Amino acid sequence: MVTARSTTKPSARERLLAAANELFYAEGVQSVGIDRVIEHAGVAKASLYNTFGGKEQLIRAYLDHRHAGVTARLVRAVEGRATPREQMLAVFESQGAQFGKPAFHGCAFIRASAETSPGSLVAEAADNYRAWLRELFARLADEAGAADPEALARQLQLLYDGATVAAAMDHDPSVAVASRAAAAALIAAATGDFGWAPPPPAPAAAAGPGAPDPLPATALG
Amino acid sequence: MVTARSTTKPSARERLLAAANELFYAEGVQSVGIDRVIEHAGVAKASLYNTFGGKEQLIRAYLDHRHAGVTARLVRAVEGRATPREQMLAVFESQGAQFGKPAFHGCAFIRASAETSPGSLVAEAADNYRAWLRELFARLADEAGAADPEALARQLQLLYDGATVAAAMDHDPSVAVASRAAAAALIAAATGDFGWAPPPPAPAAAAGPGAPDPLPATALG
DNA sequence: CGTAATCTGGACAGATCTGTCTGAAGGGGT
DNA sequence: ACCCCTTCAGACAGATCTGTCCAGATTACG
Repeated sequence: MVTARSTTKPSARERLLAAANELFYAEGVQSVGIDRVIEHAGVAKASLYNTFGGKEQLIRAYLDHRHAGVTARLVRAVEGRATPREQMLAVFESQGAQFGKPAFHGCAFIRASAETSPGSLVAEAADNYRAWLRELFARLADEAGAADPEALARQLQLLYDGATVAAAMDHDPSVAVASRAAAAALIAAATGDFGWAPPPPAPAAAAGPGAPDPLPATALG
Repeated sequence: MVTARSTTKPSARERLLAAANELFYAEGVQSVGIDRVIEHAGVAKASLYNTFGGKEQLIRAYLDHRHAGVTARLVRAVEGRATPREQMLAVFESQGAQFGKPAFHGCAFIRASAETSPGSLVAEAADNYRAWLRELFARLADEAGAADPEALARQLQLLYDGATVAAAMDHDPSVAVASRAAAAALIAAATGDFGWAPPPPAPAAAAGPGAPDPLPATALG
């Protein structure tokens, strides 16, 4: 009822969402006008207002669509790893793989939030996205045996946010290696799987026979 | 010839810069129109165009003004500490102290860049700012004896960027404690220096009447 | 085939924004 | 007093944007 058959021409709603995804993400939700969206989608203006109700709702639908896409990609990346620690790193690797793509323009939620006033539908969508990612990090941090899973989750989200911002603003995909290395160091510090003890000047060798595998913090490049 | 005495009435240029700083930072450089800026500054529209040439140049001047302010604040914070490690942490503490202020709305350069197309004067100002901060981190990392100062500097900048984004989007000043702790862990991992005392004074009092944690009604818990 | 829903193309209104221009007021230096 | 420069107040043009509306074309489906 809400979607058309895949064999026929995509419905006006789907074409509008696809056009909004391209234009809003590439140029910003405020800079792109309604006329350009409907022209790029090949639909009439009335279809947009009949389907979504207005520009703000279209932006919200665009962000929700992106939320679903990122969620699916990260879930897929996490499912491919065995241990919670590797799953956390897989999140950063999946993120880092986006940096090199030509269509990468940073985090859609950060960008859209910077363009709109707080309390809008945009902020709501951004809150949903951020809460989902934080809960993913918190669950993995808990499974990894972190002393304070919430604290580690928050630290990892700081890194995640900073990585998108830096990669977009500096046009530098190599941010991925820095963020992954930093994530590995933070995970190590929070789970104590290699030498992290405040007072003693213990050297690096803390990985005993029963300890989890020590990993090179400089993998991925 | 370009500035007036501080005892007399501020010049049109200064009043315009002050108004731009308030309005652009609080509501975004695109959302705020020229008319609101000149009304808030109490100057004529012709004065704006005679002084700056156009809106884009005013935005650029606003960002340069902010760049100078942040630079001065961070330099002051760094000068108050003795060791390079403490100086790096002082950067995060100075940043974290901003999170609780009611006028805090995230990083002006990130916000402005999200609102404008790349290659503009805004991107230029943002590049200058980011390069300055990165060199500060790199210098301190080198003095701290990091094995790879550039790598540590980049990691710290990721944290710095992520902290502003998270503090602004989540309306949560307690991000400051997470970013400082993460910075300390990254510094320790990169320098092998785990020098620690009891937890130093908290950078920001998280007590804010209007900043509760948002409780997002997210699916997929 | 016929009906009902959907989509289309475009005109239109109302608002807003940037930038220009005019004409006058004010203030400091010589 | 005179001159020069800055500033003020606001009208105005030109463009753009959101949202509404309408009559005709198209499509789905019984």
